[in-house]
Amino acid sequence: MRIISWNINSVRLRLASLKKLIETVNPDIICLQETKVINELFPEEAIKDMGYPFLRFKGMKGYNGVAILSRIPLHINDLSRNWCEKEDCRHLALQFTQYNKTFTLHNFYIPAGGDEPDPDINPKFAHKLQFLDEVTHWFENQSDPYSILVGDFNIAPLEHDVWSHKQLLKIVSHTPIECEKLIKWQNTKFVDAMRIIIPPTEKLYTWWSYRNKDWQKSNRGRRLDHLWITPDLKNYLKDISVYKAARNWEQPSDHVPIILDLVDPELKEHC
DNA sequence: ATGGTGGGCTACCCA
Repeated sequence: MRIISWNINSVRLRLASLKKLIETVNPDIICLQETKVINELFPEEAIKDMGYPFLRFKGMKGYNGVAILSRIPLHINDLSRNWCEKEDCRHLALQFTQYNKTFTLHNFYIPAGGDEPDPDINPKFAHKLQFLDEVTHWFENQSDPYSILVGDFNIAPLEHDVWSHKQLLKIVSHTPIECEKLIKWQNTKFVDAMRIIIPPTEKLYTWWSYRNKDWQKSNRGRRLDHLWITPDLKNYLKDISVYKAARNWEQPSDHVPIILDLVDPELKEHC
């Protein structure tokens, strides 16, 4: 089973890129963030035609928005909710059956938090911190053993998740307070699947700013996108990859897709 | 120290 997470930065503008991604990477489930479209205008039929008949989306005008596109049938329950008393379309959660197990999948778009890393003067940063506190508290009371949590978290928590740990310590996305809160959330029940496959000593980015003239040459990236799994899924983890090629496509998103490959451990042993 | 780009669509928006 292959699951992708991608901040697509407008699903309508990048439908052709989505199609290309599907053709080259062939995922079973795609989690999108920043779809930037209201539900009435979501390109549902076009995506069904790409081979994803089971889909769920939650969008608002111009900002945010999340979607899950699937080849695997989805259970009818909807576990997603609003956070910080805002209906701002940052979370989708659902279940499906695979390997005779019930899987729970969460897709998050965490608030970016603005530029000033002080919650007393920057309400966007205060919102980001409150969002992290709320989700942490909520996940403390969850117990689904086969859970996957993906998305654009807008936080690069480890030293080698950014191009310069020292230069980014006061830059929102890598400040100690948000990194600590992200790790605390993760520790409620998840492990960082990307860092199981790619060791924390290695630089790893999923986002490169539009503002760099040559993103590859300067390579000032950050790992803002994440794939977490519950410990019971560690035996299912086959591979992780970051699809950097998409950053060079025409009209690229500033984020690239990240890929999670899981396999039934019982079948794994026979390989 | 500053500004750089891009998506939304006309907002001293958002990232």
